[in-house]
Amino acid sequence: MDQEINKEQEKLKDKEAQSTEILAASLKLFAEKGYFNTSLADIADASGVKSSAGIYKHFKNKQEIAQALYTWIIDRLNVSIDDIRRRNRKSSEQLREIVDLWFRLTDEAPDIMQFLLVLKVSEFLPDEKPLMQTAPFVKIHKILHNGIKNNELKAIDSQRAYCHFFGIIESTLRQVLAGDLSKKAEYYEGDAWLTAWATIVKK
Amino acid sequence: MDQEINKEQEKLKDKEAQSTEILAASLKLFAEKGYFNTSLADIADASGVKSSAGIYKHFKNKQEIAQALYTWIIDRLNVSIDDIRRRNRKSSEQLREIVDLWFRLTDEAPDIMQFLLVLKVSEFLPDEKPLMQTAPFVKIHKILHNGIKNNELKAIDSQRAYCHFFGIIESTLRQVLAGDLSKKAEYYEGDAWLTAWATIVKK
DNA sequence: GTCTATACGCCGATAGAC
DNA sequence: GTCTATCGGCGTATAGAC
Repeated sequence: MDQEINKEQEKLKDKEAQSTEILAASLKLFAEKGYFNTSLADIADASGVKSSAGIYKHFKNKQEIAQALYTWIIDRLNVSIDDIRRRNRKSSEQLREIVDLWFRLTDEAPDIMQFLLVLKVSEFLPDEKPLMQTAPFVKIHKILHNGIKNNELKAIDSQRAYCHFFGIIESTLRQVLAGDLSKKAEYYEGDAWLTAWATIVKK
Repeated sequence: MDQEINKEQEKLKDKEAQSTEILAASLKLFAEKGYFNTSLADIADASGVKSSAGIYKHFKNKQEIAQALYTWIIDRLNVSIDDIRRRNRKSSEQLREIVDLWFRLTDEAPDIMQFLLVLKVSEFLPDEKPLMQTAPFVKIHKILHNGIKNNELKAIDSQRAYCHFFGIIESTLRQVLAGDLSKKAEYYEGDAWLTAWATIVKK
């Protein structure tokens, strides 16, 4: 009987492993070619599923795959942001760590960053919250807001602070992702941080 | 005979006027819903062409419409940039005018700016040059490069100068286009310019 | 030469066979 | 319960009627 249970668990594990495969393959393909240029056949091929029909064992349709990816990425960011806020008090430290996370993700998981910075999610997930209204980004605004309130940052609204600070960071990362900047993101991090920080710090 | 010629010319004009209608409608729809969510039927409806078949009198396929739009926008920018470079000597003046153009376009022709800043052109025009390699953007890099050479700007590479300077500008405009910043672009221009300029000016 | 009617291909989705 | 074979719909593109 124990064996039966183990068998069951293994099957479940296999099934979940395959779902993960499908998500991983989809992430890669969406990042490379975009959502609409990626067919279920492409995803099946890339994830080792025999045919496009096999996908439907795991997801009810193509959009649900994108949804699962989106919420997975957002949740992951959210956890990281919570962790960063817990471990650091000052806005400067929190922002420094967020920047570090952004640059590390760009080098280590460029597909995720492509999803966040380049893909236009609302085109294929019209019912999902826009990125800027999701939990992690709301929290980033909160960090900026707090920094402004306690005089660590310049007295501007947090929206504009976001544009100035993250404009520089995101623009740099977009160009790395596009190959317009040839070195790894890491190479540009220090410079980008210093410049971005200077735009919002209270002097 | 003169009348005949006039008739011919009028016909041509009508035909060209309708092509323009199609392009205008396409620009609007692509900016709103994206290229893949826009069908030829949508374009026909929005441009007063009776049916999707009528489009083929003017363009050989959907992609050619997008191509025509893209080159039209790039050409228009190119002319403006040339004009700006002709009328101004200093990098600071040239950049100031480019920023002004960017902000004015965002308020007056948001669809064009959406096309430039938000749409991922390579997804539906895989054979076109990426934006950063088109004439107007190469010229912008030249402006930055010159500014660095003659010590008006900080001694960094023009790629990074672009990210820092235009990162702020473009991020602000993206948020205006998305509705995350509630006022007209114009409202944010002065602040964005000052902050962006401070990131690259030699102090 | 213009529009209607239709063909064709692709892809997402299903149903039925093994 | 897994895969193959197929369906149906949409959207691009054409061909034929007027």
